[in-house]
Amino acid sequence: MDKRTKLIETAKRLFSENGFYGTATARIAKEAGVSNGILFHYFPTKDVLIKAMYFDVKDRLFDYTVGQVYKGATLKESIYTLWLAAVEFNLENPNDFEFIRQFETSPYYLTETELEHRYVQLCLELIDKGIEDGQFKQIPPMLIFKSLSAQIETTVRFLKMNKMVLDNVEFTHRLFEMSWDSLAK
Amino acid sequence: MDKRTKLIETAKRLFSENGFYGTATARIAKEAGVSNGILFHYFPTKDVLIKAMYFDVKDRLFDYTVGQVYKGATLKESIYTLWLAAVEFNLENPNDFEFIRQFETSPYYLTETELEHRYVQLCLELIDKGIEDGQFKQIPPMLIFKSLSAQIETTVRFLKMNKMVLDNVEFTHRLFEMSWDSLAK
DNA sequence: ATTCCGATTGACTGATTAGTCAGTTTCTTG
DNA sequence: CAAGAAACTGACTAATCAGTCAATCGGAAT
Repeated sequence: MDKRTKLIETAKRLFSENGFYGTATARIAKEAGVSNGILFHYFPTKDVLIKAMYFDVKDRLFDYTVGQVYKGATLKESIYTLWLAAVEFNLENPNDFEFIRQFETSPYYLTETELEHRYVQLCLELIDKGIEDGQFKQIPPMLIFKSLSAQIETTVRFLKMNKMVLDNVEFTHRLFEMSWDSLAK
Repeated sequence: MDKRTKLIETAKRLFSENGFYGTATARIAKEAGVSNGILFHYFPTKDVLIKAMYFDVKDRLFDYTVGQVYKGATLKESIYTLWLAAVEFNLENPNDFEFIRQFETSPYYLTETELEHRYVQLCLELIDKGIEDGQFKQIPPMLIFKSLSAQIETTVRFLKMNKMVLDNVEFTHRLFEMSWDSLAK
């Protein structure tokens, strides 16, 4: 693993344990096994590091989830695939999950930033279609997207809190139905 | 307003703008119009201040919401009253809302702390009843509670983002139905 | 009037931290 | 190989911040 990646990974772990301000850059470098100076070679400021991490996670989430949606699936199938992939990704990458959670409630986060991302755009396209053909409730698409995202986060947090994994298909479906029912007409 | 309260109010505003670590105690005292030392007279450490603020908000939320639920209401009516009261409270007290959001994603927050609160206990009682008599889905009560809380938060954030208030009853109902449908069988 | 005690002040400190920089090593390319 | 560029080091600094403390104030009780 190159030093840049090693720094991002270490930062993600420390941030998720101690928060952005609770983690000194010197400590990130030390635990990553590199010098203090090299951190600022790759990331001129701490802010740049944090924002780079955000896009790093969102990109990988996009690649992981969207690759699983197949053409010709019904709307519910597509949403289910996205939902399940997102839950899995967050369970398998707990530091990514905690980092994003903190980032999105921090003053760093601006909605405009998020809007630009492919992941959000893809979801909004799906949702628009769902509203048009009457499968989704008559509610602003952005609210449906935010609601779905919140449900996924809640599901992941619940599973983690109870040290559960998605090995029971029947239970997994029941969890998804919660999210689906809130969107469906 | 006494100095203790003034400090809590000022801290809430600054925390919601700049986060816990982005706000110096000296700045809280200054903007509250009191001396630096008096902050540490009332709150021995910054942590104590933050936790005191958390219970302050939760207590007021409890008083505001629970007072509106009337005996003899159906389950759906009770949940609606709680939902609406919580949304209103958060819209009317934006600094409380932002503070709690940050607190609950910070390392300060432990689920056990929350569990002790009357507000949570009351909600869980209602939910238990709903599951028993088959009105709610067969899903762990804690997940239903967390899901409802997340939906309320999402609703408030959406309304704020679009500079909306709950003046349109028909639209308000449609928002509530989203939350309700995810819980109801 | 005097004593007492909590409220209040604000200058101060020790610790921590983001970011710098002068210099060294390693890689690349003609 | 030479030489320039890029990666890398770690000691250093200026600034910031949580928390301290010695001193003052003001009101209540005796």
